[in-house]
Formats: sequence, structure tokens, C-alpha cells
Amino acid sequence: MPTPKRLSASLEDYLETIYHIIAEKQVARAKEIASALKVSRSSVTEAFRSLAQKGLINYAPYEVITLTPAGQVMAKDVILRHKVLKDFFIKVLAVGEKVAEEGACKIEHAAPTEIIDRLTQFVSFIEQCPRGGTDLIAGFSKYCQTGKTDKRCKECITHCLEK
Amino acid sequence: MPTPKRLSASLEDYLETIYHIIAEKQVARAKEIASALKVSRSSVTEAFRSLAQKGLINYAPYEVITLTPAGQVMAKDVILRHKVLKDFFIKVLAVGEKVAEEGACKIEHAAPTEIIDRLTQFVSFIEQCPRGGTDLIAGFSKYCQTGKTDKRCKECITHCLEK
DNA sequence: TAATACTGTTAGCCCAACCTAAGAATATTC
DNA sequence: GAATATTCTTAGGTTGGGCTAACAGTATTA
Repeated sequence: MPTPKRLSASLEDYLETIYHIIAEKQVARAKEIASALKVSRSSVTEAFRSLAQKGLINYAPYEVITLTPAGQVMAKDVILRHKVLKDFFIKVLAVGEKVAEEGACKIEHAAPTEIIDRLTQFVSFIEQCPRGGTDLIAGFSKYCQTGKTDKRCKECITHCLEK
Repeated sequence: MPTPKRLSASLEDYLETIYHIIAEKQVARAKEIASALKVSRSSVTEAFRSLAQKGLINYAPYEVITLTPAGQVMAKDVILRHKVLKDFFIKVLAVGEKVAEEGACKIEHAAPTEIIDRLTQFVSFIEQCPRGGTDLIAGFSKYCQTGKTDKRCKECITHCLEK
């Protein structure tokens, strides 16, 4: 049972940010979290209290904060959801990096686990299946522009058989 | 420019519900909205005030409420987002009706317009393209269970060419 | 039409998440 | 090591969304 009950979107964002900052700079400071999330330092303090009280971070006033094991699990879960969504947006829907990132940031908090799981499978399926793969995605991009598939698709299939 | 700035998730839910109830029963009562959204009647009153103040519903105490033209546009937009997501979940990811519905309910408020648009195109693409279609989805379902594609996919391609 | 039942509104409260301003702790530098 | 700068916390306020309980309209029906 990897994923118990979810936090609020806001707390998930804090956790995610804390994880990333620790990964990058060893230690997370309130100041940096505040600027990453574009909130005030006092909001960060409050979030710390809340996360500490939920057993997700180790926190004492004026001290360096760290993630508890539970906090790490939780943070990784959020980050995974983010990654799966972003991957799907970029690899399958072929949207731009920026929109993919923004979309993932928002949807990660709302998407049920079942859907994230399916999406994971779908992306790897589409990449592996000879009928999926780059061509399918390229075909999709064309389709987005022209609204049509017909001609291209015949080419696609013969092209597929050559593999 | 169909979609201006978004409402809060909560207000979008109210608008969506109001639209559906009016469509079904001609007129929306606070009581019914309350039970549909599982909130108290007083919360509905507050939401009415808020929506009215934003020019999305016509509201006067103790009177029947209706959607303004702007409210209709907004409601339809939310409902479209919901539908697109649910369709994708069911038709492409092949998740169950219930999870699809719940997922759509949550994600509809968070998903950027660009992603909704792409998803719309993707679903119709996958349904139209001979390399996509039912077989691809069926292949995906199998893949979900077995984790493999290989053998099945070869069959798929020849099957495709017969069309 | 008067009594009752139902529905909607108001008042007053809670909580999460944000804010600013001011004060406390820690770090830095002279 | 004292003064200054930086960072963190506290205090107190706001907003949005929810609640219950009490009250006010509207409807029903005897």
C-alpha cells in the first residue's frame, strides 16, 4: 500500500519542493522554499508546523528541516505523479514543455492513483508497441495540424511492417 | 476567446450542477444543489451570492435562479472539460466508469485548456486512425494485464492491413 | 384562512492558507 | 565580542469555503 490518504494541494507542493531542494543542496531553508513557491516566509513556517505535526518532516524552530521516512514516501509519490503526467503530456499529447510542466503541477494533486497508474502503463505501451511508438505520435501531431489521418496512416502501416 | 479566467473549483462545481439540474428539471432549487454537492443549504446560498456577484447567475433571495449568458458559457466549458477527461479515461485508458467520473470531477478544475484541447484531438485521433482504434485500445488492456505486447501486436498489424 | 411543513437566509463560528509587520534567533563581519 | 545583517517566527488580519442553529419566507392542506 504505497499511497495512503492525500495531503492538500498546498502541502503536497511544500513537500515536493522540500524534497527537490534537499536533493539539490543537501539542506532546505525556509527562504528558498518561500521563493520557489512564491509565498512569504511566514507561510512556510506554518506549513512546516503542519507537516511536522503530520509526521512528514522533522522540524524544530530555527533548525534545519529534514524529511521523515513517511515524508519521503509521500514526496516521492507526488513527484512520481508529476513526472507521469508531464511525460504523458510531452510524449503523447506533444504539448510544449512549459504547458506540460504547468499542467502537471496542477493536475498532480487531483489525479486519482488509478488514473496515474493507467497513464504510466499507457505511455510505456505506446512507446513499446510497434503500432504505437514515434510514428503514432508523429501521426498525431500531423492530425492536430491538419485534422486528417488517411493518407499518412497507410504509409504508417507499411512502414510498421518493415520493422 | 471562449474561456476567460477560471473560477475556483468549488464555484465551478456549483455552476456545473446548476446547469445540469436546470437542463433536467427546468429550474434549480438550493435544496437539490445542496444534496448533489453534499453541502449544506446555507453554503449554497453563499455560493449563489458569489456567482451572482460575478454575473454568472441571476439571483434574488427566495427566487428561482437562472444562468446568465456568461454563466452558461462558463458552465458549458466546465462540462466540456469534464466530458473530455472522462471520455479519455474510459475510451483510451479503459478505466472503470466510476473512477473515470471521479477523476474527471477533480481534474476538470485543474487541467489547462491547452491540455484539454489536445486530449480532445487525441481521443478522436485514436478512434479514427486505423493504427489506433479499438484494436489499439484492446491491445492496451491486454498490456495492462500481462505487461507485454509482442505477439499480439504482430497480429494487430496484419489485421490492420485487411481493412 | 390559519396551522403546519418545507425551503431559503442569516448569524455566528471553524479551518486552511495566505499576508504584513514586528520581534527573536542566528550568522557575519569589523 | 559587539554591531549589523540575515533568516525565522510570532502576532494578528484577510479570504474562501464550509458548518449549525435559529429565523423568515413560501407552500400546502386541513
